[in-house]
Order: sequence, then structure tokens, then C-alpha cells
Amino acid sequence: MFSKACEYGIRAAVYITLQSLDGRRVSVNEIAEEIDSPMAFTAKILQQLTKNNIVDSVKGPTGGFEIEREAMDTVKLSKIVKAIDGDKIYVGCGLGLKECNADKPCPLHDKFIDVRSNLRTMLQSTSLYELATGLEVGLTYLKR
Amino acid sequence: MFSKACEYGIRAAVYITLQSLDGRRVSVNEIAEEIDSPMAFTAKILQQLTKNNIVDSVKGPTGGFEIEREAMDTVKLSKIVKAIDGDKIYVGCGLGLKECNADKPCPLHDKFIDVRSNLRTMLQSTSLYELATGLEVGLTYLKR
DNA sequence: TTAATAAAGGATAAATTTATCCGAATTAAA
DNA sequence: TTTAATTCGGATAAATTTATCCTTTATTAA
Ligand code: FES
Ligand code: FES
Repeated sequence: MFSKACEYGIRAAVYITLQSLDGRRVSVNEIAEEIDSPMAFTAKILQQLTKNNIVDSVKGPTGGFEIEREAMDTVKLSKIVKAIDGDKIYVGCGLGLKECNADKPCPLHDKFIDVRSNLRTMLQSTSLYELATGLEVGLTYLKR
Repeated sequence: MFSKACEYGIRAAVYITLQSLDGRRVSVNEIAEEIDSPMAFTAKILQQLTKNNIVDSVKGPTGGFEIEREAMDTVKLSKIVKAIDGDKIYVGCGLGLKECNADKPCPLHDKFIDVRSNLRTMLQSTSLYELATGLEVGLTYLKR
């Protein structure tokens, strides 16, 4: 569904959100350990999240990543997915035609756009804060 | 959503279905042209479809690929997707944890399984025949 | 001012997916 | 029986994604 990079990106963002709720700024090292992802690769992905103003980064000692309280609510998964995987999940054709186009649809078009709009709605309505709260109370996990 | 191989596989299967409705057996060459896919790669994918009894193949002159009338109804997209992409789309975790597991769910679990079951239902209820009929009357396309 | 810490960025490597090529096996028709 | 058409199967190559390494830059604290 999503690329590995995107999966790591979402997990990282949720972990940063959780820690920022406690006012803690976290390093790439800690993030990679806590979400069980390859550190250097995770660092690259965090750069993208930073460039897209999804998380904030601070260099130097005591530096690391954090996210503003307001962003926890306004940043939806759709923004992270778009920043990392682009919009192919939104504009792509389910059967691989150049782009999804209702004027010259592939045989799966009608059924596919239904599934896709379901996915899009989910991504556009799910905030980082929402995902972090389950973690906080120990109901959900970012690694096993 | 699906791999390139899977997209080609579905397009090929739908094209074979369409031609088999007219009693025509088709070659890899014709298929690749008609669905606009790389020929040799498409041949590999057709081998998989053949091994999985999704389409039938006949060697030699006048040979090619075809699909039985009954299979057009009984073969659903889910079977093709499973044959080519495996079942990761069904058992995988949306955030990349080892597997989807309701006992130790990732933060996205509840929302993800909803989207996924929507997708699964669509795949399990869509037959090759159904997809071929739109093509037949010129309402849908396998290439542009 | 210096040393240490952490993100940023560039280069490269490994793994996977996508794609091509070619010879072997099969089969129909000349 | 020979030839040609076609799928099958294995090897290999190209492209993309995933992952690592190392140097530079910024910043804090001693
Ligand atoms: S054209 Fe294929 S999904 Fe819309
Ligand atoms: S555990 Fe992640 S989707 Fe079910």
C-alpha cells in the first residue's frame, strides 16, 4: 500500500508526536530504535518531513525532532503520504494506465475509485494526535 | 497499490477473456501490444497465471492463451492478485509491522482494516467476465 | 574558545522489482 | 519429415527502492 519509506515516516512522526506531548525532543537514534527502523534511512526520511514542515528539527546538542502542538492536529496522514510517496496513490490508475481518467476509464475504474476514495478520506481525516493517543495509553504499538 | 507485474497480469487476463468470448486464442505478442506492456515481462507473468490455472496456454502454431467460459465467472481479481503479489495486501500491516495483528495493533490498525476490507471485498467480488464486458462495448480501455 | 553532539547532505552499496535475451520444448501445418 | 510458430525456462541486465557511510554544518555547554 505505502512504500517502506512512507511507513517509517508515519511511524516516526507518530513517535515524535507522542514525545512532543511530553515536551521531549528526540534524536534520529532514539526514533529508529523505538520504531525499529534502519537509522540512516530514517534520517533521510526525517529530512523530507522537515522540509515539508511536518516536523521541526534542531541541530546540535539537545537538538533533535519535535512537532508543535497545533501541527499534531492539523497534520493528517495524507500530508505525510504525499510528502514521501507523492500523489500517485490519488491520481494513479489501479491497472497502471498513465493516469486515472474517467473519460477513458480502465475496466476497474468505477470500483477502484470507490476503494481509493475510502482510503483518501481515511488519510485526510486522521491526525497525528489521534494516532499518538492510542500509543500513550498502551493500546497500540509502533514496533513488536 | 498493486505491483506492475500484477497490473499487467490483470490487464492481460481481461484481454484474454475478451478474446476468448469470441473463441479467439491470443499470443503473448498480441497481448503485450493490446495492453501496452513489455512483451518478455508479460510472458513471465502469463506463465504464473497459467501455473495458477487462471488462464490456459497452448504451445505451437495456432497456440496462445485462452480462458474457459466458466473461469471467466469464477476467477475473481483476488485470485490474480494473490497469484502475483501474494497475500501481503491481506495480511500485511499498513504501517509495516511484521504482520497485521489485532492483539498488538499499530496506531492505524482500526482505520486500516476498514479500508483493506473494502478493497478485499471489491477484489473478491469482481470477475474477469465483468471487467471484459465494459471493454466489449467500448466503454473502457486497457491502454491509452 | 573548544569540544562534543546532533541534523544535513552527498556518495555509494545492497536488495528488490522490472525488463530483456536466448535456447529448449512443443505442436501445427506445409 | 521438415519448418515455422509458439510457450517455457533459465540467465542476465536495467531501474528503482532501500539502506549505509562519511563529511559538513549548526549549536550547545564546558
Ligand atoms: S482509469 Fe484506471 S482506475 Fe481510473
Ligand atoms: S497492525 Fe497495523 S494494520 Fe493491523
